[in-house]
Amino acid sequence: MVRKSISAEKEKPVRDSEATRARILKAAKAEFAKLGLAGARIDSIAERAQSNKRMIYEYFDNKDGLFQAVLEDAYQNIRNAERKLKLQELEPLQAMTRLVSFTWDYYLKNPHFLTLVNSENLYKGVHLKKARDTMGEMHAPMIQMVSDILDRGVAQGVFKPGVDPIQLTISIAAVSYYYLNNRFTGSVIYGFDLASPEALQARIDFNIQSILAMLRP
Amino acid sequence: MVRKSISAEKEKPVRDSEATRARILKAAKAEFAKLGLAGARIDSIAERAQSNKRMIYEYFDNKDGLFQAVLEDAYQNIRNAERKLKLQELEPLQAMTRLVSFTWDYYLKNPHFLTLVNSENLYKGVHLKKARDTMGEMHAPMIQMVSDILDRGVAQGVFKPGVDPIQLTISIAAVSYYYLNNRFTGSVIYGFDLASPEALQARIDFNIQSILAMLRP
Amino acid sequence: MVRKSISAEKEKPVRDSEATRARILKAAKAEFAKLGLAGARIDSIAERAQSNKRMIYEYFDNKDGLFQAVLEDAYQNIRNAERKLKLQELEPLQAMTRLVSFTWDYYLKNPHFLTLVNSENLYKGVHLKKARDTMGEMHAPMIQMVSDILDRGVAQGVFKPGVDPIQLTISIAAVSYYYLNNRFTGSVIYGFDLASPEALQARIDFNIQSILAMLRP
Amino acid sequence: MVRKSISAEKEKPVRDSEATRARILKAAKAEFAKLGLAGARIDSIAERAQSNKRMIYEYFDNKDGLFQAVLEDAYQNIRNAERKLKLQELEPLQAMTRLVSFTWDYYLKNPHFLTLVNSENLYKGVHLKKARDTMGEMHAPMIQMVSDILDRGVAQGVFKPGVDPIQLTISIAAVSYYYLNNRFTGSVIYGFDLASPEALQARIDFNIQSILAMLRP
DNA sequence: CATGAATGAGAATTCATTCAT
DNA sequence: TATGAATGAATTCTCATTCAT
Repeated sequence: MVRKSISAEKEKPVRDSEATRARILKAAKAEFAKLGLAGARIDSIAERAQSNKRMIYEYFDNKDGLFQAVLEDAYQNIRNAERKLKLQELEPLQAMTRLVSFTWDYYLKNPHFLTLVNSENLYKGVHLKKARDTMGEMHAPMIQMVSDILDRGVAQGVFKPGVDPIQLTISIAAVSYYYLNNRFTGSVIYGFDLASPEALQARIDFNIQSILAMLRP
Repeated sequence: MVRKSISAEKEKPVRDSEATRARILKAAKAEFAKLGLAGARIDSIAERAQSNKRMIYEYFDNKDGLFQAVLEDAYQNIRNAERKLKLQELEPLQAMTRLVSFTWDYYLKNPHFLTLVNSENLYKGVHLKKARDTMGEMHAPMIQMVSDILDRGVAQGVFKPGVDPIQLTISIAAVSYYYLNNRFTGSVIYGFDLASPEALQARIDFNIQSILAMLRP
Repeated sequence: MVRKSISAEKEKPVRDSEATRARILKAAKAEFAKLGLAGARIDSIAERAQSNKRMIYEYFDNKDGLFQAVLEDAYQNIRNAERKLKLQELEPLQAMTRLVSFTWDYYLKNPHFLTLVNSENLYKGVHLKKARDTMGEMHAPMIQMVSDILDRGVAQGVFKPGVDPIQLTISIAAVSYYYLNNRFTGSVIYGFDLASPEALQARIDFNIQSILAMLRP
Repeated sequence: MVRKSISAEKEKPVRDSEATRARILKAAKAEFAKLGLAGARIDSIAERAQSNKRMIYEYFDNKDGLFQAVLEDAYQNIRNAERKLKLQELEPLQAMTRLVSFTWDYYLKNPHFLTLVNSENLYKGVHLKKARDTMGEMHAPMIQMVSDILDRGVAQGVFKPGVDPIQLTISIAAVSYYYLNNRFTGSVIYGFDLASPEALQARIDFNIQSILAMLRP
């Protein structure tokens, strides 16, 4: 593999279209996550990316195209992370616990994902619909994983039968997503800091208990 | 009751500051809900309100002030609706079911509430924090209601003890909010229309079962 | 009639939408005439008009809308001028001479008209087509005027019969338009200054002789 | 004749500076003719030429240099075509008819010439003035040709004496140029399609008659 | 000779906000 | 109170031109 630059790693490489594109994408993800699609500024993204506006239009056509690329990338990242979970190697109860924890941790460490998804839903999913055509399947793997765990758990008698894997998957996401996404309004409404370490620990514990309770035979 | 206008030709009253303010607020709610804070346009709001920009600045100072007012109004509305539930008059199981149903129905019929809350969280809750000072308590009533139901349920042996009413309240909101808010990306990812009547019915049924399962002794 | 401003005539009036629109239109006509549609600058037009860009978009929507308005105005001006000619009151030979002279003089004193028409033809007439719907008839009066003169001249035996009034009208415009419009390249190609007073006089004389020669019985 | 490329796969030769220059010039002529100098895009020209922007700057320095080269080429082409007419071998009346027809046909088949000339006049002939120094004489041949025809016609008694050959040459161009160049606005104004085969035929007939009428003794 | 990457100035258009009536 | 006019700062997007390979 060829080294692009002799000097320090973080330095801006020159004349490297792949690297430039990647820097723009990263910068855009941060900007869109922070300010939404309408609030994000092309100028600001170019600056964050240590590039310039013209390159953004070269690689992504326009603001919507850039947002779509960011969204695609975000979904691919979470799917890749999910794939690495290897839940089929765990016992059903452990696997389910692992999945709830993973979801929580992912949202906690990648808060941009939440706001990007919100933005996209504000726009009624138009960008993701376009991306779907170029991305192929998005839904199958996760649902299949959950379905398998449920089946094994039912067979072992540790889960009750008849639970819909899609509904369960949605709820697993819901209990983490809602809490973390709305932590600011939540802190005002409920009167305590939802983002404190203690509060976070309490929530993940509660979520695991909740999901397992839903499955208790 | 005082007639606002002698000529009944137009709904829009002339020189009625209260009515003008109300029309602006309603228009702004629709605009902010549809496009977010950054995406909303003052011009568009003035037009929707059959008023003009100057009035918006007269009554709300600036765009952020208007957003804050909209948010305040939205929270007051949901609180008012909650207050009318009279859950204390129902048996614990029925009360809890009623609460889950109410939450679902409210979000379903007032989708603007979801996007407004999202927008506000994108901005880290700054507007709501300011509003809190002028609005007084926001959190207590709902939590108290849930806490009472839990206590009665535990006393009757129908709910397990030790469930945190705040965590439960959050989860009740979460399972409805997440599904409805993300119905567009969800439809792409899960491969079916999350907003179809059948899908909606299936989801509310699942949510009621889930919450009750969390409380089963 | 109300005076818009007490002070000097050329001063920029305040808060007078008609006047602002008119100033913009005038400025745009000069800019488009000098640089064409693509070469014209909105910034420059706003400055010339002593207004600002926003007003241009308020009154004319966009650059094309502004160009269309300018074109409409230019055609209306020349039509108005034509209408004042009262050729029907002159003898056929005099009327025809008058018409050729008028055309020449109008082009000479309103060179912007030539370049605007050129620009519009570069764009295949799209703006004028749109304007036609809002402007109504454009062609009839001039042709009718020429046709009447021809008829009277034929009746009097001073013009030969069978001359097509439309073709003649076009040629009357052509011999002046081409010379004046292409006076810059012409000066290079033919090796003398086509815009000198003597050259101009020679050309209008030639044109009158030419048109009359076409009609000689 | 030397083979430019061994592999006949693509028309575009590799590493052939003459051919590249020619392709750029051709592409630029089309682009400038369609959009004018200000409206033309360097990017678009490079693409049309199957070359790249760098080459344009290599061969023509900048946009104006390219425009100048295009203009030079266009004038050289029409001069070459004129030279092939051999009007001196024809009788005066036939020679004159031939010249009017040629002018019409050339404009009809090379409409880019009209728009290029217009563009250049919009810019007051600056490019052509520069080109003149490098091109030498441009005007003489055509005028001389017309002058000769006139002289012979006068001698034979078929043309009236005293007609200025330059004015006549200009009018011969004018009656064709104006009609064809302004066919789009003309179609709107006169209410019929000036570019239909019948209309074109009617016009060239009229033009021949007109020019001959001007010369009738 | 050839090419893709990069850039900075600029161009059209938009927007929140203020002013004058 | 109400309204249309006006403004200047952004904002998205474009373009001619240059650089590095």
